[in-house]
Amino acid sequence: MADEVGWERLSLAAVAGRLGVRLPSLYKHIASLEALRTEVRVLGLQELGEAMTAAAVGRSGSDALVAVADAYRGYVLEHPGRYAATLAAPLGDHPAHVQAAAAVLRVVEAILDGYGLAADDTVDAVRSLRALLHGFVSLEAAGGFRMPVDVDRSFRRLVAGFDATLQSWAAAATAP
Amino acid sequence: MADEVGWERLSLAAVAGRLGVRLPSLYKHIASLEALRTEVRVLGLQELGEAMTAAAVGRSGSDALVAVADAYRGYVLEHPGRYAATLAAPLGDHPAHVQAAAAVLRVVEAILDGYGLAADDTVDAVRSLRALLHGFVSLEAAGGFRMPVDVDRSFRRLVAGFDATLQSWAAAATAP
DNA sequence: CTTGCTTGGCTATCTGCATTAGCTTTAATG
DNA sequence: CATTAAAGCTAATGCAGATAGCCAAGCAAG
Repeated sequence: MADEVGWERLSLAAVAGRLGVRLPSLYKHIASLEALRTEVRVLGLQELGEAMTAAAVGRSGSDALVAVADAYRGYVLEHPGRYAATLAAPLGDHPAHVQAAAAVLRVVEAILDGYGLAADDTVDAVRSLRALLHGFVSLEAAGGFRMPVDVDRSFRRLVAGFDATLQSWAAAATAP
Repeated sequence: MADEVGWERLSLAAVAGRLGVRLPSLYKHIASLEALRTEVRVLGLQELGEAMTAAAVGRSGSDALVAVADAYRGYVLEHPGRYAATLAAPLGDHPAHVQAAAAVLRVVEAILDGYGLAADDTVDAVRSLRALLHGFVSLEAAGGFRMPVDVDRSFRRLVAGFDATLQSWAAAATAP
């Protein structure tokens, strides 16, 4: 439902209607709207992590970067509501949430490891990659790319450019 | 108020309370909550455009890119609610909204012009830059960068990397 | 069989917010 | 001084979330 009506418009009334049940009946299964939202948040983060992990296995370096970027974008385009959910709250409470977030971070770090970056560079690279992926994909999902120009191509070039940046960082690290 | 309580939590009840007035009295000044939100959206986009334009005057190339990127990030950190508002709806209706969005696009295109990109590259570059800026800044505003590492530095390096990417695109365009 | 418990629905009710209708006050204008 | 527009108010409606408490179906144990 989050994917269909949008994360912000997810309501218990709509869920109850969809299930052919009165609204209060839902409270036999969930504690509150906020609790339901938290579950969707966790689900989204877990699925996103799984998609990224699956894309990364058996690849390394630029290959892995491109594959994971595509998997990330693919998940968001397929499940925009669930993805929006993953960003809605700064975790901290739910253990499964924290765990799922750590899994995503692990994949990203594994990819970047393949570039042989200096320790100082890794955090910057993680932040940059997250920013890149999240920015592109959320603008795309929000309908921000109106020009009649191939969006796939723009994404590919953005990722390729970042790949080049990572390689230049790595080169600077090995031969300072 | 959007900046203080968050864009999602902006409510007429809160506005009325802040103004020391009963809720229905607001309808003498606005048509609805949605109308108020639209005004905040337009305001945010206008202010963002002004900040970017101001940063761009008198600069070009990498200088302009860095200055505008800093202005963008600065505006969002100062006015997170207003910035979130600018992204909430895909314009289309309000003329001032469309105009403000065009102004932002103009600044970005002016900067990229300075790099001497091929026509084909411009759209990709605009999209990439928007993705970069929006992604970094919205993750930062959402509290996504928890590591105890200088966020300013990460942002500077991300922008510098993109600057290098643009230069490589330009080089490929002039000498194919 | 029957007693009794769990499950999962229900109605009724309360709260908070957006909205509309209609009244009143204030102050500027003629 | 009368009129009128601006801007407040109360009252009432509708909807969403939440809570309390009731009820029927299914099933286990006696």
